[in-house]
Amino acid sequence: MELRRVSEAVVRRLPKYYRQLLLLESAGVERISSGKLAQQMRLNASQVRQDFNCFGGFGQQGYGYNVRSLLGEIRGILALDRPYKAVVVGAGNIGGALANFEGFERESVVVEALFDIKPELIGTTISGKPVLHTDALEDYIREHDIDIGMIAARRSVAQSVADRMQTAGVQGIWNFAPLDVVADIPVENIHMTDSLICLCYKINHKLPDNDDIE
Amino acid sequence: MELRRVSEAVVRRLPKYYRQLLLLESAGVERISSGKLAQQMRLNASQVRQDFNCFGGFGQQGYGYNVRSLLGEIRGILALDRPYKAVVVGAGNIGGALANFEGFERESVVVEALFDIKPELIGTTISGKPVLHTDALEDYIREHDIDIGMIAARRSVAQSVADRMQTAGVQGIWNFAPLDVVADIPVENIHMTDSLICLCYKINHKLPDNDDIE
DNA sequence: TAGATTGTTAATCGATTAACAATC
DNA sequence: TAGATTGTTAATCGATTAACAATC
Repeated sequence: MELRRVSEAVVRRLPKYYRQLLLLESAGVERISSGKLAQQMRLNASQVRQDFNCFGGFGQQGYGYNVRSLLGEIRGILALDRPYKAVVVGAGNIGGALANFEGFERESVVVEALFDIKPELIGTTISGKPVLHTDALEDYIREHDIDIGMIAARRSVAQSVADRMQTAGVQGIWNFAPLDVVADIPVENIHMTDSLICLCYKINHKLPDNDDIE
Repeated sequence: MELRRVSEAVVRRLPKYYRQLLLLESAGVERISSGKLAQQMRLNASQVRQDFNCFGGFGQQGYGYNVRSLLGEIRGILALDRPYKAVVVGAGNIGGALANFEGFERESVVVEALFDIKPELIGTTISGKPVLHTDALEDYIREHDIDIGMIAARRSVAQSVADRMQTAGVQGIWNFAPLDVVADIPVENIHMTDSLICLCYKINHKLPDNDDIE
């Protein structure tokens, strides 16, 4: 059970293992082998075992992995066994979608409030969450021990919002503005448009379809 | 000018080059070297040249790359020099955000209509786009020559929506439902929750910060 | 026990980076 | 021309896959 360095590629696969194990558990599956799991996820069995062994030996020779206990281990590794409080800056379309994005509850991330500067929005609620003036951002983060700052604001203000969030003490930033914000805390920049652009590329550069290899 | 296979990693970088070149052009920059561009994008100069040379020799020894012409080349490679018509299935929060997602216009992707099954939504408009009953999906796609199908529907119906879109003739699918839909046409599955989960992981597994290497 | 499957080392593969002749 | 920078080949690095002894 020697722990090795966890590469970004491994980290990116962890949520996918988590999702698949959730499905297996709710389907009542008790145990699974690396081979079966790999098949279901279109991965390689060695890769699955390598990935898990970054964190410890969760399996048993001749048996495989117990779904429930593996799920628990991965939930712990992903730190989804504790709650997170979040705020959203930018109460437009994306901010509104974030405010009640389904799946947040399950992952224990709860949006507590939204922030905007438009007078007509302030004082309203979105999905039951209050919309406050962005001037109150730092105070709110400090007073409510906010863990995660979500940015759904315009590109031009995104970096300064990130700076303010970090200063006020959030532990991570989830950014949807179309530029990479930088911070000394963990940041996930989501570039939805990049994915759409890749789709356009693929539409116009069709490759021989090797999806149906069995 | 020998063309090599274009890996997925290269395709994923193309939108980032495109964005950076847009910035440079609007800043009035006329030419750029692979070294400068790499520095700005936190890439390696060799990588930049390798990437571009997947598609042809766009540079000039001793000079570098002309920003405007390189931008044009990449726009062409990404096939952003033609319009795309799109529909959105699911007129909830995410669907609403997609209906007027900023950046679509610039990338020439225009949402023409949304589809839902909720009676109270049908006949309304969202961001000026009509909301129609999902029963009319196939006919609409055929009659309006829709290129891209966007899925912002519940997980349980996402795959069948994808099947119907494909049958009706869309060329690509942009899926936001929390499962991978499969099709014989290009598909981009966006798992926003996966990114949030990775953020939780990183918050709880802080690594020595090597962001400030200069 | 025999069969199955892990954990882990070794081999392979592909992507990134370095080097440098070509050339503007 | 001299300096700069590309295009491209070679070297390195890291991730994926294969192999197999350990062991349940």
